Amino acid sequence: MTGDGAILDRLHHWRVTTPKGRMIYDEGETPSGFYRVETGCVRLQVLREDGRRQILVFCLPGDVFGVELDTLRPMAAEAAARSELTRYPMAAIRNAGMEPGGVAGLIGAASSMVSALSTRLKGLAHASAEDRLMWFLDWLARRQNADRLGGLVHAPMSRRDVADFLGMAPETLSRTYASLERSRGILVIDAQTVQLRPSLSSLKSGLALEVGAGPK
Amino acid sequence: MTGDGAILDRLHHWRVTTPKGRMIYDEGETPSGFYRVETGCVRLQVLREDGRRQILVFCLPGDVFGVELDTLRPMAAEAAARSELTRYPMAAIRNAGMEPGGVAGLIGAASSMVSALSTRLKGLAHASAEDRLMWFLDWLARRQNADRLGGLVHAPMSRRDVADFLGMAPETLSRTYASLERSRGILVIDAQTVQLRPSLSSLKSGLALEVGAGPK
DNA sequence: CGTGGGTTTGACTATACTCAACTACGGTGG
DNA sequence: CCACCGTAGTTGAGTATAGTCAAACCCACG
Repeated sequence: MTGDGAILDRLHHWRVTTPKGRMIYDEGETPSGFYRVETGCVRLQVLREDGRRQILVFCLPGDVFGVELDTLRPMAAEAAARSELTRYPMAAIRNAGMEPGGVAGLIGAASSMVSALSTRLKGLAHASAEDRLMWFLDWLARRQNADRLGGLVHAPMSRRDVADFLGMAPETLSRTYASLERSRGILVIDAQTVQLRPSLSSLKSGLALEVGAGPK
Repeated sequence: MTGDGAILDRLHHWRVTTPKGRMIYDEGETPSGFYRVETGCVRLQVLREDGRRQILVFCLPGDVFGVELDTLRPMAAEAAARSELTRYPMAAIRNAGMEPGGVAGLIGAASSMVSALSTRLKGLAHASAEDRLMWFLDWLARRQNADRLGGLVHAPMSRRDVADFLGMAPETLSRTYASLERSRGILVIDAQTVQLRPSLSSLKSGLALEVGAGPK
């Protein structure tokens, strides 16, 4: 999902800024452009028939989303926090094809979305609430180079968003944070911030092992 | 995920046949080609750390899979039944870019995989076992034009596969079939075959409504 | 200073998982 | 041709995890 800088710079593009909560495009629309996140956080989501929301992917700075051709938007995009984006008109794709490397770059962007969704599905299905949350925190920590920040991780999105991302009720998420605090020594600073173990590396390997051991 | 016939025919390609259970490529490999299903069924899956398997997508005749560039294989591909495939070397993608329409076709293939995965995540998370199974049967019925066959649906894959696809234990799947038989009048012929309600259209609208009503 | 969304806590419940035993089928070899 | 084995699927009993409903809380915002 992370963008290929080289090709994108040569395409026609411009900056947009969206406040928290603004919809960027809706599920089912005809795509007219794609985006790159510069600052903030965007959530890609679908609305379930029972009215609940499932967040499929969080896009952080550097991520490219919305590269879709010959399909209606399979999911909606909304700003999960105040964000700055770069917008590229979809027509740019057709021109990009003519340049050497252009195809690779854009198919690459589309493929890495596939990759992100696969990882997602892997983490979501058949895993305990605790495992899912650990997995999310680990993902966030890597993206923010939390090692350098002494293991301090700040989530740019609300807890409700995280709950909808992990496919659990907000109440469960809350309880799970509390449980992690006890069982793993993770410190919850506030609703959006946690302090991971002193050495994140121990968390990483710890994660792989513990998850490997499975529930109970 | 369904392929764009026009462009594919002009690419270099050949036929392969795989027996049931054969691995086509593995998670983490470097992609060297992509495929189109002609007959049979292919499952795209990941192996979870606890040893369990999560099937992300079933590919049926007409579906294109494995269009991935600049990423390692995010999921493995295995034949869920004896299948015939057409294989295209990945190098074909770079050449295709030069042709008008080539880019669009291939990004299209990648996008529709995104689309498929989105639908998947939507159906998987936060839904009762019964809803998930209904959703699966509905998907299968559409793909097979079950209306014309009097609502007879045959699953080309094993029940274990279906369970891993829907993210539930095989025992639960079995019980859920039994429960559908009672509550929805669906007739289970054998482990791989079901007879849907006389008029499938009633099933379709029924599905939307009942799922909309939600659990309890 | 009041209002309201987001978050937390508590009590109860239900859904689906686990373990375990049993059955049915298909292939294999004697 | 029949006995055997192994895989796939079913059924049963008990349990645990996460969902629901309800209420209190707290902070940001107007």
